[in-house]
Amino acid sequence: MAVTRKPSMGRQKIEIKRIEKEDARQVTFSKRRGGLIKKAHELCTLCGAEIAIIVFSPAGKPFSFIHPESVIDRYLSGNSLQENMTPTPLVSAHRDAKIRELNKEYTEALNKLEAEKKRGAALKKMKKASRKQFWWDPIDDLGVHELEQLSSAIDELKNQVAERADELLLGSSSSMSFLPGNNSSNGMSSTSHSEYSSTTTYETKPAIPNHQILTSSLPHHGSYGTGFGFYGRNGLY
Amino acid sequence: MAVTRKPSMGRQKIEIKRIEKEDARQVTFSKRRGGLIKKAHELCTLCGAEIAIIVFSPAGKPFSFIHPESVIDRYLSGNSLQENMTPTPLVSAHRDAKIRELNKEYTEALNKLEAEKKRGAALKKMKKASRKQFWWDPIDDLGVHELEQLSSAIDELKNQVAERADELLLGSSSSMSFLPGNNSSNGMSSTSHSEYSSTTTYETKPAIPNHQILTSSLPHHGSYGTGFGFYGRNGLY
DNA sequence: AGCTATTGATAATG
DNA sequence: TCATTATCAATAGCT
Repeated sequence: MAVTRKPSMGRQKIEIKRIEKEDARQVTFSKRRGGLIKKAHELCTLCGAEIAIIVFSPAGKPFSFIHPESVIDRYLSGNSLQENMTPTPLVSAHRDAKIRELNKEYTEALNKLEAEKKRGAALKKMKKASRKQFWWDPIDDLGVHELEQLSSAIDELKNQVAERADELLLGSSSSMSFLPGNNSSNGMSSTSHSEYSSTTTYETKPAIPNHQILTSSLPHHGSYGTGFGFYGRNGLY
Repeated sequence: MAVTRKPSMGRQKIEIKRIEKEDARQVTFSKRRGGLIKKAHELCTLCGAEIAIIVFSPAGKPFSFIHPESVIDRYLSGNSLQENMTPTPLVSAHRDAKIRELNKEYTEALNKLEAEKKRGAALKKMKKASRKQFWWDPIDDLGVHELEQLSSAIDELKNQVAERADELLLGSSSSMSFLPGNNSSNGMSSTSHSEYSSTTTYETKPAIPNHQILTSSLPHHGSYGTGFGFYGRNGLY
């Protein structure tokens, strides 16, 4: 007759602590990574937010989710556009090319770094040295002063970037930098997975064994911040 | 007699489509943003992953979550550690250093700012000071057209990268430049908010009116990619 | 900002 | 890694 056994214990509450079992950790990583991306996608869709997420597995494998590609550009071309506000975006074509070039540099360097890291680079150690704090950090006193300095700093940053992407001084738009995403070096880049349905599953296709993969579990701390916030409930946020 | 009313409709299923009601969208954005960050944090903790998340509200307000500081460094210092393989662009080196430096400043200021905000301080003033412009600009309007072109560009980019990273022909990594998440570089005068329990609430405090807020809802496309994948279930991932 | 009723995400299993 | 299921966790609709 009826089975009396429970097919499974079902989900159990777990503590948010590092999962020691290597195996379980891997599984959890996969599942949750997917869930995180899904959430991100939903947030983008529902609210029109722009999101960029980079996730490195403890072994250093990168996974990313970039919503509008422009999110990245926003950073790369952190360009000008002072309070003055620039009129119209120029040709994105040129800008894109430029940025793409720039991106390439980044990418190369990054690849280098990744390779290095994978080999068990000393990078980790360096990191380790300066590790502390959690999310909301301490916070205390800095004042308008610092803020202003900051502004200057930002400006400089922008200039640097602008120098490189000299042309696009307007800001923004197009071209994503890197995001290698999963283009297994072959031509198939974003083809079938660019479409996203509300409740669909995403291609989280990973898997590509490669060279050495040193699993170095680095200690972690979090850093959480909100650049700015909302602007009242009026609609500006 | 007995009350017949339901205290609330409870959660209702929703379609993952843009929420048109400005107000509701805002609320959802806040809630989900918090949820996303929480998930990210859990993933970091549970699996030792490194995560960097940047979220721009539709109005352009940035929110970020950076797990170990290293995630960012990984990007910012993307150049150091070059091997015997590709020559590393010096420019990148300098730029990266510069950026990192700037980021630090930014971070500090940001932390400050957060603190201020929490205390409900004279936040406004600070804002004003830094209001000139922040590190990225206000969004511009990109059209679907451009977005689509962008897609193509991305594909190309990917190919280029793949070519370059020919050796690691699997995926590649990503590189972002930006992101100033707030990782306090100061000594952390922790107070009491750095602790995190599994089921706790997080301070996702935002709120900081700023300068121009050009709400340009850009159309979005999604870009999702996984650099690499797993390495079997052995623990390498 | 709080409160529920539900939906959605997932830990435990197979 | 994929599928299933029982639970736990996130959150839509209200106040």
